[in-house]
Amino acid sequence: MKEGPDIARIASLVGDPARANMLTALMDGGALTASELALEAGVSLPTASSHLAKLMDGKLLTVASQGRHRYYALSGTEVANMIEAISGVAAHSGPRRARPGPRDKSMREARVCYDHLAGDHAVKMFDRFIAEEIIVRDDEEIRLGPAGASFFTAIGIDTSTLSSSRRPMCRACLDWSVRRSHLAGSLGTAILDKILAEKWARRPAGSRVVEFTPPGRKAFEKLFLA
Amino acid sequence: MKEGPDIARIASLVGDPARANMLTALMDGGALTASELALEAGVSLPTASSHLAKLMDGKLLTVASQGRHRYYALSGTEVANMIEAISGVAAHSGPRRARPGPRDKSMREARVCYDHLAGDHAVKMFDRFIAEEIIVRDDEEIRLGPAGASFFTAIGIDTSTLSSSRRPMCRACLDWSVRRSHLAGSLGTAILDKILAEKWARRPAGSRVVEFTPPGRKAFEKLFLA
DNA sequence: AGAATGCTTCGACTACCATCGAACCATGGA
DNA sequence: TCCATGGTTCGATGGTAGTCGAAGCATTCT
Repeated sequence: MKEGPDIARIASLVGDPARANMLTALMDGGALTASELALEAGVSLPTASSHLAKLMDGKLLTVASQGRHRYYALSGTEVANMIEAISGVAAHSGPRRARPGPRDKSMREARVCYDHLAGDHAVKMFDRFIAEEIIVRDDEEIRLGPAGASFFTAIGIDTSTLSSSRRPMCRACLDWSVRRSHLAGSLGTAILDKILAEKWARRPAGSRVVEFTPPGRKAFEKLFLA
Repeated sequence: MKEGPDIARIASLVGDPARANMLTALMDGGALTASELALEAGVSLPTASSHLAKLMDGKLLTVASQGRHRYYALSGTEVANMIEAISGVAAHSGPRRARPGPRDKSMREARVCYDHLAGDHAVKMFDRFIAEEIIVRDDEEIRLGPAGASFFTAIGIDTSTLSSSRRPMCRACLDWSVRRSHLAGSLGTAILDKILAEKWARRPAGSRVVEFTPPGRKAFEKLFLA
């Protein structure tokens, strides 16, 4: 009857379907209002409000009041990580989803994870970065490699401004579909931003899927998968 | 209202205190009987049985019947990983544990994670392995490095027998106390076994703590932290 | 065979918590 | 100042899941 951190408490927070839906809805790193989350979770506004209070109490969420709106967001990457970890075992345990529908397929190919790209494309990109020493891992720390700065400035991402932030520029994040690492951190965010800014892909509303256009995919592969 | 893997289902499995206790009790990688787990969780035998059935249903546990005993164990490292991830956010969210008691301190220093060593010592050891190229990481895959085989045979661990197993010899595992990687896989297990076989440390019953003796710590540091 | 141990199933009880409607606060605009 | 919109609080309701005692299987030991 030892006492580690109170794991049951927070697991039970994620254990309710409504709350789980809210959390996954926030996995794209965005911030949503209470009513949007209520819709997403399929419950009434009062219920949602009560759930949000509980999630706040457990420090899984942060809130930013703007006028009469209250924007809820995941409280950090740590929470996002946990959700992915849970998704991982759920995917293996689950009722063995008969055929992985088309939406599921696109999810595996490319999706948003908190604030960066995840899925098959992201993993391939990460592999290539490592191979070319654009980034290097050195224990769990991940840093820009010798070839890094020049590579990113060449494609219009200024790494010097990114590193100024308190947030780590590079982080590794585990995937639930592919069981490998991909790039998180502000650099990961910058790359996702570029992909969307160049309109290589678009994001269907209310989903984590990142949908590449055919020419967009070509451009992406040429630039990042060399 | 998209449908990823059914995360709420398995989160709620972990969300019950009794089940959470059982799972953490199994985090040392051992296999326990139903009665032992009942004791650990602080519930009666029938209740424990019902919980175990649920955990089995969710594929979080495996069972091995041996005579009239049924040994339950975590179904895999994936589950262990998830528990660690949850512990991570629980530690941050929690009721801010007044002073991290002595037991907590020893947990941070060295503990068992599923079947290998975790905590500060394990992370330091991992760092050193990487630095000396005893093992190398290459994307998420981790392998024995150029200096590896000779190093381990010198200290009496035969890597050739380990690699024969279907189970990967090297794996990286994330820590909830220190936020870094340490070594898992059959090699990690072999190292833990050696530490215990040499009596450098003992394991207080019913706890994940690994308690080094003073000379044991010296020997460990000399051998693994060079 | 008979007894003992380990575990599961059954049934009944209880407690908790998710849920919603309605009322209540707060902010912003007319 | 008054209305409209976004959110939260309150109270009542219902369902679900955890709990244990007693009885039921199974396996092993004598």
